[in-house]
Amino acid sequence: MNIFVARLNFKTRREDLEAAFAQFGQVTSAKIVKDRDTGRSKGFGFVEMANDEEANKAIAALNETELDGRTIVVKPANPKAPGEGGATQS
DNA sequence: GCTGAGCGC
Repeated sequence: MNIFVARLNFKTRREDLEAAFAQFGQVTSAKIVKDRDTGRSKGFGFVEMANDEEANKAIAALNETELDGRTIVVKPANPKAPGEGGATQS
């Protein structure tokens, strides 16, 4: 289950998201989206969880909650668009 | 050093 997390604090790290979602279930992967050129945080990220049911309740539990001092928005992520850099999704 | 909707190379 891929989860989209927005309005994060600019100093929030991947391990912060991973720890936040790990409280509700097993986090397969966590990632903060940073700018490709500057390398600064864009203020949003993605979290992947092993169990979908834990992911759903983690979304409901962490959505519109305070993380690192900022209210975050958590919701299901959209499928990554196929491109020259990404692997083709079956 | 900064900002604040939205979707990752």
